[in-house]
Amino acid sequence: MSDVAHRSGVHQATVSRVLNRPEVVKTETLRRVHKAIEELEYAPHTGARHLAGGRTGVIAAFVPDLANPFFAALLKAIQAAAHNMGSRVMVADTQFDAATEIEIVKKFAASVDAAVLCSPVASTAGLLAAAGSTQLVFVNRAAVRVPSVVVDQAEIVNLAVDHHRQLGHRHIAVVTGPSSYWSSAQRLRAAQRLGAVHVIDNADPTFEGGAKVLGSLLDADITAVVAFNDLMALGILRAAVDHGLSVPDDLSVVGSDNIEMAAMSSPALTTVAAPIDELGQTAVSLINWQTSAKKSRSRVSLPTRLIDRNSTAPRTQRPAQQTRG
Amino acid sequence: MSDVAHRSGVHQATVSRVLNRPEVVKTETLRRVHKAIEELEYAPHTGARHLAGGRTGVIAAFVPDLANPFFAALLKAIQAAAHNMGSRVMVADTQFDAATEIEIVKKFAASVDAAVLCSPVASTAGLLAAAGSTQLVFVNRAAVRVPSVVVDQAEIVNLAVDHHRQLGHRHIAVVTGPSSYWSSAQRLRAAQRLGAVHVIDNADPTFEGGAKVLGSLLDADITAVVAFNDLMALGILRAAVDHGLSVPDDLSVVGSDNIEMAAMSSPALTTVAAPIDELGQTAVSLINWQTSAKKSRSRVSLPTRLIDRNSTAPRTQRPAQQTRG
DNA sequence: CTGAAAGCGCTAACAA
DNA sequence: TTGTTAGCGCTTTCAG
Repeated sequence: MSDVAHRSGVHQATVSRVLNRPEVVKTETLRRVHKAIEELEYAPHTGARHLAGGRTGVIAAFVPDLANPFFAALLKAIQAAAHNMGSRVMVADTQFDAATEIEIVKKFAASVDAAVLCSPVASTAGLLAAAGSTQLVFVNRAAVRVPSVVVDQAEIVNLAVDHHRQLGHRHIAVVTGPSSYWSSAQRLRAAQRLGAVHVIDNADPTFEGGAKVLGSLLDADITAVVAFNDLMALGILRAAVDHGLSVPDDLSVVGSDNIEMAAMSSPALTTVAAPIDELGQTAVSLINWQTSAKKSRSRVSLPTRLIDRNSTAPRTQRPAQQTRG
Repeated sequence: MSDVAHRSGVHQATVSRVLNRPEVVKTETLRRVHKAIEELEYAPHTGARHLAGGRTGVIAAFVPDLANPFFAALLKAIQAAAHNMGSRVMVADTQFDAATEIEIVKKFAASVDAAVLCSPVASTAGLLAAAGSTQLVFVNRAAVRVPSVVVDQAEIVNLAVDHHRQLGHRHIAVVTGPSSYWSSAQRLRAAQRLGAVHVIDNADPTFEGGAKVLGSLLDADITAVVAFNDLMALGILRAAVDHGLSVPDDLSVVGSDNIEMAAMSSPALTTVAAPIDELGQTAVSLINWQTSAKKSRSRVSLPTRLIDRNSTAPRTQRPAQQTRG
């Protein structure tokens, strides 16, 4: 940095200002310094900057499972958004475990500017305590004291159930994930508010979990099901086919998330798409980059849309109103 | 740190030694210092440590595409291995692009202890130059000047082609990915060495790419194909089904990577499994943690195995020797 | 608007 | 085996 200072004929402190608060530097000086920076290919030392109290230029992204395609896509979006803001991102896997979440937040908090927690399960108080003065942002879980982006879970349930009803289905089930998830609770409430739908809660939100749910579906004479996510939907779909059922004729399945795999299965999976890229971008934008800036809206709910890849009326009954063949 | 020093009645420098070179400190002192560390819940400041020339405790992991399930799984493995070594990991997406790779390596190099590059496409020289004094490790690409872990590509081709031949297939195609990939070149050579197999090179290694390949397959009267990876295999499989073919009766498909999705498709996909966790672990273990340590073996090749989920002989011909129904 | 000077918390010679 | 002493490269008051 002092090299740059010499070359542009200013004091080292001025170079620092050019980098951190360009608005207080005369335009002419700004130009000269920038020129020197370029000629010398100077790049600030992140460790020193951190030590002296500045930004680290790093944000943390914590996801329950990196191998889960939904979270992989989310991480990709977060990474891209952070890159645009000039930040690097550190990742860690929390394994859907509250204790691990706390431990990891503690471990990373001191060395990052902010942490984005995706679908956290630990208590807000515990997380906040572990974070100390490091900023937190939640994705897919609402909280009063932490800025958050969520996907409207009630809308997911409504869209999916409506879809089924319009096709003429009358025996519809909504399956939720583990009760520790915020989204499970939301879906449960939405389903109950809707009435006249069968609810299966606390299911394992995986491919295998989906397969395990089929029995209960059959027992309850269900003709249409709203799965907790695409992985589970695919599991249900596969188990149904293995069981000799025809999908969607005997059992209509709607997933959620619109992971790539949903379009690849056959039959392709109808799903309620979450705007994953937007989720990631919003999460990053919720970070208070200027320590003292007024908080931006700290609670964003993103809309979803249904992607219909595969629709039929229930077998024994013609639909009252059919949207498409 | 000086608090800890006071509390344990030693000099601050000794605390530093306890943390960095415990072997030169008297056991009794070690104990006292550790006790103080715990009581004070002291945690070293990573920025300061970095500034003073020590480890950063961070490694970088660069993958072509975070949303690709193979790389997501690989990243998960790398993250887990790094976590075990007490390191955190920074990620970035290189988008299979040489220029982006160089740019990202430049951006991260100064702030990490080492960088693990997965399936890099940029030149070794360029990468090395961008990395400066930062250590590099390659995954899925061999290089003379850079420690690397690879999956044995020739073995993949051999296993898959053998599998098809044993089932009685005689019109076998091997499809490779973009020619900029090290693995594509390896597979090409392996296929040529094998002889009597049809080669389709430089295909798009995605689901859509697989679909596009079907035409060439049909034109060449192929009954069995070895795809570049599972995504492509799934694409071929799907296109074949859409085209009215029966899989595997009309067209037998083998993929590679054994991503989760391979087991979920129907029919399930036979694939050559790469030991992803081991890949990640090995990559991390290849990092020279002690600056001056003698290099460990710097070129590791990992074996693969075929996972048979779905086999049949070609339609018009009974197999000479059939391994299973 | 810019220069001067004081650390941030740690590692690494060097001395004892 | 431990204490002493310099910085590492930057941000930030405080003057001017």
